[in-house]
Parts: sequence; structure tokens; C-alpha cells
Amino acid sequence: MILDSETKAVELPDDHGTELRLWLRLLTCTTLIEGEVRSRLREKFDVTLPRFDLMAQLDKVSDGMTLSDLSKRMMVSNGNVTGLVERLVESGHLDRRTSETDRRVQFIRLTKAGRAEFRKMAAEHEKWIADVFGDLSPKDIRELMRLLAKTKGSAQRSAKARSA
Amino acid sequence: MILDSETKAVELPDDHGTELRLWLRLLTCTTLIEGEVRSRLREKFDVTLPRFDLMAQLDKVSDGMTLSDLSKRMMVSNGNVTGLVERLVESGHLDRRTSETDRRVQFIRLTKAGRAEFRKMAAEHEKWIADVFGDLSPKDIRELMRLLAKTKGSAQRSAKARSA
DNA sequence: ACCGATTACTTTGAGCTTCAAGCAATTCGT
DNA sequence: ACGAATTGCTTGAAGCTCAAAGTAATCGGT
Repeated sequence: MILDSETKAVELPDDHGTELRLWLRLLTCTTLIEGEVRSRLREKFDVTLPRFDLMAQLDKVSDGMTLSDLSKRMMVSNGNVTGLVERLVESGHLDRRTSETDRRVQFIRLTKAGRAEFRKMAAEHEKWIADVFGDLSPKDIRELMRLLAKTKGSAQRSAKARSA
Repeated sequence: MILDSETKAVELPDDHGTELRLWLRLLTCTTLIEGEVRSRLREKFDVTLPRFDLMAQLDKVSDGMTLSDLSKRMMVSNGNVTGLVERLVESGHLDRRTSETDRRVQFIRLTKAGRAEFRKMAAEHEKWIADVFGDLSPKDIRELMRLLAKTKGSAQRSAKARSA
């Protein structure tokens, strides 16, 4: 308990320590898991996480996606995607094709080989993730999902307020 | 409900979809917040997030820290820290001093100016984070803290099991 | 006291990432 | 139908990141 000069109980002004600790814990969890996934992908499939993530986005659709779509979904910059796609086309995992109706637009797809390769990796990946969260009960998972959804909403609100 | 060839109800084998969705949500939250903090740091203080993180580690102690300590605490590679420290010494934020008793070891400290600069940034940073989590009730925060602690433990167990 | 193992740090090479600036194609207002 | 804004993507510069290999100093067992 803290008392001010007039001997009244006061709160510490702007004590946001709990939020900060929460953020650090969230960051630690993500870094930990991300690092683990990164090593395993490298070790077993000799692929980087960004490449895997990009292929994961493309695997969700059958008919391709533009670079901008990829950029938005992966939450990385446009220039970043340009380079990643370039390397993945080079290695034969992806296929690019210019739009007929808008010559600025490129549709990116997984090649047959690329999709097969990705599916193999994704199956393993899913098991790793299940193991990573293995100590959590179904109830824990549901609750965590709910709280993270709320967190996401809150963060978006905060980001939006700034940029507005 | 899925029926197999003998018309018996079966579970999808190894359905770890919920864990995967949880992981993606966790990752989204972190990426979102990290990106937000990154822009604000750049915008208001013209500093990068890794530099800020490194200074944050050093601010916790008064008497300095070795490169290895920094590397462990920040969960990044040794070589990475070498470069970061180099640039921060260059810019006058840090101070390096070789150990008397072990000439391999370097003690890194914030300079007076570096600490002052960091404190200013940290105060703002704390407010941003409070705002980011602003929609969560105190109870939400407690619960999220608890579940993330459990997640961290689980992830560490999983990582350890592999490397063993 | 020596030699092998370990520890602290640096270097290197490849890849990832961002921001900002730039180019080309399209869309929109008038 | 013209020019201005917008959109989709690429480029360039700086910085971050890692894994692996390298160097130097210390520690430990004999």
C-alpha cells in the first residue's frame, strides 16, 4: 500500500506491469515454439519456416493467389514476398502466371511437386505442434483460444486507433 | 461424422487440428503486437525492436552482463548478439569492458546516455502494451498468464524431449 | 605440467525482413 | 477521354538472423 502526501491511499500511477509481463510471456511462448518448428523443418526437410508458411497459404487454395494476398495473409511486407516467391519458383515448388485481365497481377500456385512436398511436411508439422501443446487439456485449449481471440481483437483495435 | 468402409463410426486418425489452430492464433497475436511495437519504436524513437530488447535486458541489471547471458536471455544466437552490441556500442548506447579474470569475457553495460534513452522509450512502450491488451479484464489477464505459463512448460518439455 | 575438452566470442555466408522509392498498369473523377 | 490517384509488384539499402566454422582462453583429468 502506498500513501501520498495527504496520507490517502493511492494507486501507483499508470502501473501497467501486468500487461507487460503478459506480453513478455506471450512472446516467450511464440519464440520458443517458432524456434522449435524452425529447427525441425531445417533438420528433417531442409526448408526454412518462411518458405513453409508461404506454401501453407497456397495449399489452402486450389487456384492460386496473388502476391498481395500472400503478403496480407502472412503479415509480411510486399518486397519480402517477392523474394520468397522468386526462390520457391526457382526451386520448382511454385508456379507463376500473369493475369489475363490485369497485367500487374501475378497468380502464384504450388506446382504438383511443390504440393506433394508440402503435404508431407505439413503432416509432420501437425504432429510436432500437437506435441508442443501436449500438456494442455482440451479445456485449456478452448480457453486459450478464446482469450487469444480477444487479445487479437484488442490488438487490432489498438493498432487501428494509432494509424487512424 | 465419418464412416469407414465397414460403416463404423471412426475418428479421423490423429486429428490435431485444434492444436494447429491454437498455434496459428498464438502466432497471429504475437506477430500483430510485435509489428505494432516495431512501427511505434521506429516512428517515435527511430530504434529497432532488437536494439530495444537488448537494452531492456541490460536495464534490469546495474553491473553489466556478458554476451552469452544476453544471447540466452534474448533467445537468439551468439553471432546475432555480437553484431547488435557492436552497433549499439558504436552509437554510444553501450559500453564494453573485458573481464580481468577471464580475457574471453566481455561485460556489456548501458552507458549513462543509453540508460536514459532506454528509460524514456520503456515508459512509452509500457503504455502501448497496456493499450494493446486494453480490452482484457484483469481476470482475462490472470487466466491468460496461467495458460501461457502452462504452454511454455509444455513447449519446453517437447523441445527437450527432441534434443535429448 | 601437459593435453584434450569446454567456453566465450567472432566471422562468414546465406537467407529473411523492413522501409522507402520506383515503375507499370488500372481505375476514377471530371 | 484525359490526368491524377491508386494498386500490384520490384528494387535497393540497411539491418536482423541463423548455423557452422574458426579463434582464443580457460578448465580438468591425469
